[in-house]
Amino acid sequence: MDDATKPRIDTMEHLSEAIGVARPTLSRYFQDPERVSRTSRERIEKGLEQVEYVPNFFATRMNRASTGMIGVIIPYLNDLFFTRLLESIELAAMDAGYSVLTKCSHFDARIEASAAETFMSMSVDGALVVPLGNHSDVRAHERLRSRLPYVLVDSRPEVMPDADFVGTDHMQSTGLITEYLSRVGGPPVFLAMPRGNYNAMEREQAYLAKMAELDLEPRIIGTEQMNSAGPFEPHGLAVLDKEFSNGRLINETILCANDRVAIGAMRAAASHGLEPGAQRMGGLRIAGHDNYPLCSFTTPTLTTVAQNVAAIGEAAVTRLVERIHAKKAPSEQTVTLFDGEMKIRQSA
Amino acid sequence: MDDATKPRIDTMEHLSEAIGVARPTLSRYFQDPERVSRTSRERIEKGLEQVEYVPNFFATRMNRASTGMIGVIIPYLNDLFFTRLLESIELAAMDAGYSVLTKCSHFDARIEASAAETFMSMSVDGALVVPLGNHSDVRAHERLRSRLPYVLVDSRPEVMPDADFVGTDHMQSTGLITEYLSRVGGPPVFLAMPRGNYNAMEREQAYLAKMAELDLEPRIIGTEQMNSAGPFEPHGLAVLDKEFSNGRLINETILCANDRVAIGAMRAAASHGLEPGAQRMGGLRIAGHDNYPLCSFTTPTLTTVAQNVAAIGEAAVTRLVERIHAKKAPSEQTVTLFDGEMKIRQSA
DNA sequence: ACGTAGCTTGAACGCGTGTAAAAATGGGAG
DNA sequence: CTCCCATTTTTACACGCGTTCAAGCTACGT
Repeated sequence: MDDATKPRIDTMEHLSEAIGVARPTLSRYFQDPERVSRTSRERIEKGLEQVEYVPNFFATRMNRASTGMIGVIIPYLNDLFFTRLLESIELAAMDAGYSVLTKCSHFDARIEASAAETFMSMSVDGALVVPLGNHSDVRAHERLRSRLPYVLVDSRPEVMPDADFVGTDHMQSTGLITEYLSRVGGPPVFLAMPRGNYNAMEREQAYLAKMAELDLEPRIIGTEQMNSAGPFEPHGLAVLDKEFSNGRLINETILCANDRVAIGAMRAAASHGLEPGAQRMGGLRIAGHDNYPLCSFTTPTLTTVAQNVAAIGEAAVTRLVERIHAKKAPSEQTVTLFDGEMKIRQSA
Repeated sequence: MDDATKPRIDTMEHLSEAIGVARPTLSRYFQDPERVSRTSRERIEKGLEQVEYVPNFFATRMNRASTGMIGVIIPYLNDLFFTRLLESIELAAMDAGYSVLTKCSHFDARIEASAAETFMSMSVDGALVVPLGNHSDVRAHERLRSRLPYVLVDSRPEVMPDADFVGTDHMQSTGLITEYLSRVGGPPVFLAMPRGNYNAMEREQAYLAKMAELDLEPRIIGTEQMNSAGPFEPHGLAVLDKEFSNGRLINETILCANDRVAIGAMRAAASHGLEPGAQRMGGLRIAGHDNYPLCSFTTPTLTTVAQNVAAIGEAAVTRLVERIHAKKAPSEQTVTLFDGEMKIRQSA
């Protein structure tokens, strides 16, 4: 390789000697090539091809007002909902000229707190936070929030009611599918999910509210086995396997708290020889929430409500950038909720 | 909150004045509390509770030998295989005392190259790279590799034959399932996947090799529609839907290049009223590769070969850390391959 | 030839912390 | 009370680059 033989230069000082351009000029060039004259620019670019040089990230950020980075904290990565959210956040951030730093809390409040610490220590320009469930270290969040622009995403702790938030309107989305299920078949039973975050509770309450509105008798199952914050699919499978084994719920409509629970539920159904949605109206029916990317590939395909993930990520970044720019005047709280959209498929 | 009223201190200098301890002592304390006497430590800790102070990350890394960070580059995030890999990498790195920085290339070689640039600029102690497919910017990779400890993971470009690598032995894993399928039922047809990375080719070749060894006629399908590097599931669905619609492959054994393709394939089967694996031997059978987390929840459950993701992530970190510690003496190349393990389920 | 605008240059300081070396401090053993 | 060792303090420099400022250069128009 030609590159391997290029002399390596470690500082702008040496680079300036090597290509005969003053250091301040180089500094301006690296911040924005347009800030130097065309002749200088060409000279620098020609010079850079001859040597191996990369500006020192730490030194450059040290003395700058903005680091151009935003931090994102999410509970875990093993969920396609979060990965899609991250993707839309990252793309929106790139468009806005920011790079993103992602930290997972791995279900551990201490890791979450240390991620917040890291972000403060790196003076990121702002933070997007998907908080853990009840176990979150509220103090750490408050510190982060008091120090820099901060927007909550997806999951909203009731202990931070005055922070900016962007997410789905679960009252609407869960209400929508509850109503659909009630209208087209029997009144749905709600299969709760482990309390990984605050959405679990919100959806449960949205279900209760809608059932009350429709004057139907609500039934919630799966709340006993929820101690473990384990994966969702085994939870759905375990709960329904037990029910089906005892001959219960075999002809009911089951609304799962999310699609991953529903995928477990469908496995339980299949293993008992049941076919959700096989009878047009009536019989066993299963529905979920989120529009998990695999919903349209399951057997049967899964009826669900879609969260507008792309819009959520984009709005979160937009809001955060607003806050970053308006840092002086602490603006009013903004809560942005997106509607869910029915995705009617085979299972219900 | 009490925290909000704490006076905020921005530099160690001021902190040292505030709690009456010399700055170098504070510096040592923050690097390792054990490096100062017990009396100083208690004094500092008591002081820190009274004020709000976070050391400046950039300043601390400026003239330190090690930054304590390792960089990870992966093609994209919307795949549970990568998220599991990332998780095991992150946990192993934490154990080894490193923090990880993840960058996604989003299928774009320029983003991948700029991620490499960022890592060099941040002087990460080492880099773990899952390269993009043929489109990767080899020069960028070579630059990164010549600058710092570098280990390839999961996908191995033939253009970098002398770099460290950790991944699955596809010859073994794909051979294993090919043999199983041939033994228990008819000789498998191979459903190729979009060439997102080099594993696509490796598995295809492993299939061909094993079929030759077994003296069976190989058949590969799905190679025409592979122009788009789109998601795997729609690819599997489209290819098989077309075949089934024409009455072909209805009684064949189909080995999919990975589980996501297989999930698409199973959808195609279901939509044509076919039940993979329903007849014990013979009839339509579908198998995959990877042991994607959802394999045991599909209908029917999916027979596959498991990649030892946890071991791969751990070994990659271990190897990288070795290289970091032995930086002076550029050690020999190490290639670590893990075996796949059969997961026999319902579909084949 | 002269003045002016637009860049670049050189020099110097600052960012917040690591680190080294010398001087000072404190506590315990004799 | 003195001496010694372990820490801490003081002091100073280093890290690589952002930024400012006055001085120098170039090209242009007249």
